[in-house]
Amino acid sequence: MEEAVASTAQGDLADIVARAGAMAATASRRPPPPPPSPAAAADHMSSPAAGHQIMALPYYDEEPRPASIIADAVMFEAPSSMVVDPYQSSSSAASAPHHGGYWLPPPQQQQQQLAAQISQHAYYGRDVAMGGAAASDIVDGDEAMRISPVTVTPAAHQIMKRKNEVKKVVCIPALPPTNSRPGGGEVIPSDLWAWRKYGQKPIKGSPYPRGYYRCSSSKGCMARKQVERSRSDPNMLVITYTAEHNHPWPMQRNVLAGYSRPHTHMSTNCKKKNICRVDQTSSSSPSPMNTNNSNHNVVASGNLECHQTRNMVEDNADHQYVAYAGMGGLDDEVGVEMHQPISCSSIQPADEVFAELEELEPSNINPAMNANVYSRGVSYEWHKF
DNA sequence: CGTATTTGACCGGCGC
DNA sequence: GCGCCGGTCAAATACG
Repeated sequence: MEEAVASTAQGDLADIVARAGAMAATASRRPPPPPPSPAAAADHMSSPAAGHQIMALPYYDEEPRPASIIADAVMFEAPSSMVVDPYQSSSSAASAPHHGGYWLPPPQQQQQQLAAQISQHAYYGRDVAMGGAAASDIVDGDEAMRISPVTVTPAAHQIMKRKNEVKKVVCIPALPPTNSRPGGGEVIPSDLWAWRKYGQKPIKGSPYPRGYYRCSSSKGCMARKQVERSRSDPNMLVITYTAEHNHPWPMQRNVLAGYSRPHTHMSTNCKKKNICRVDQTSSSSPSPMNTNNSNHNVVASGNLECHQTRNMVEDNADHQYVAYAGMGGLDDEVGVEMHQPISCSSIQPADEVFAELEELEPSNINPAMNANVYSRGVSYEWHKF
């Protein structure tokens, strides 16, 4: 009983995000993707408390988006004084650099458009509201998801006071929780920044621990992220980004970024077969269009692979997209690689994926797509060893 | 040997 | 002031 109360009070953020993410993910899997109008999206978030209303992302481009580039990610951003839409392609929010944070310079309008495509089901809000809203505030159906300041719980209020900093919450599908991983470590999709885990704590009311990561690319970088599995939906991974990267893309790739080393059986596989790499080194430059870099570092983490696999969706064309949406600080890295079709109607075993990847050569990637493929400094490359 | 993870200890904010 | 809790530190450990 007491546990349940605590759970409701403190797990709200993760749960809310996870639930919203589950809704978005569910919606995104429905073919065709019903383009939720801003109003429709707002239906999930309306609130009498306009000041704390979670805003739904509108569509930023008028072109129909292929269902394939919908990442199962739901994002919330938390600055009470700065609600910025990093996906917005034409607004001042996108063009204006974030204060204190590293923001990729143009040309990235197309990247942002691409990101907007991926963020089709993304929502924005404030961590304040997120933290304050009980899980029951989010309801399914036509009922609006109301986040009212009146409903802010003491626990959330505590968080509000304690952390008056920008937070961004991302909810992504995750592999089912497993006990096979020591320490309850999560398989976290790489978000292309180099993260180093510095702590893990059990969270009261949640059966799943919360992992604490800091940016390992730059010593002075204050970027942090917390990763925890939603207790209400264990299939959803809630990643909370705190602070901002004060540097360009990592100069040195964190090979193990995003997952725990004990899980390196995947990386071992990667060494034997083709590897999908998310090349941070190549994107260390603010220019995301570096596609011919020769600096190839392996990053093919199993988690990344799995995440990508989950996001593989066939579009109407003869291609598939591997879409991945991640974030670092305020920069929402979104990488989408278009490659030759891979039969993937469901999650594949790692070996199968790699076996199929073996068929891929970098030359097979349509160079014309590179402009969009290597979006926001994220480059996916296939390399054979 | 260098680097990353694990994990218990520690610290600070907050409520009571 | 005390206890709870979340976040961080740092030594120990593991891995390549």
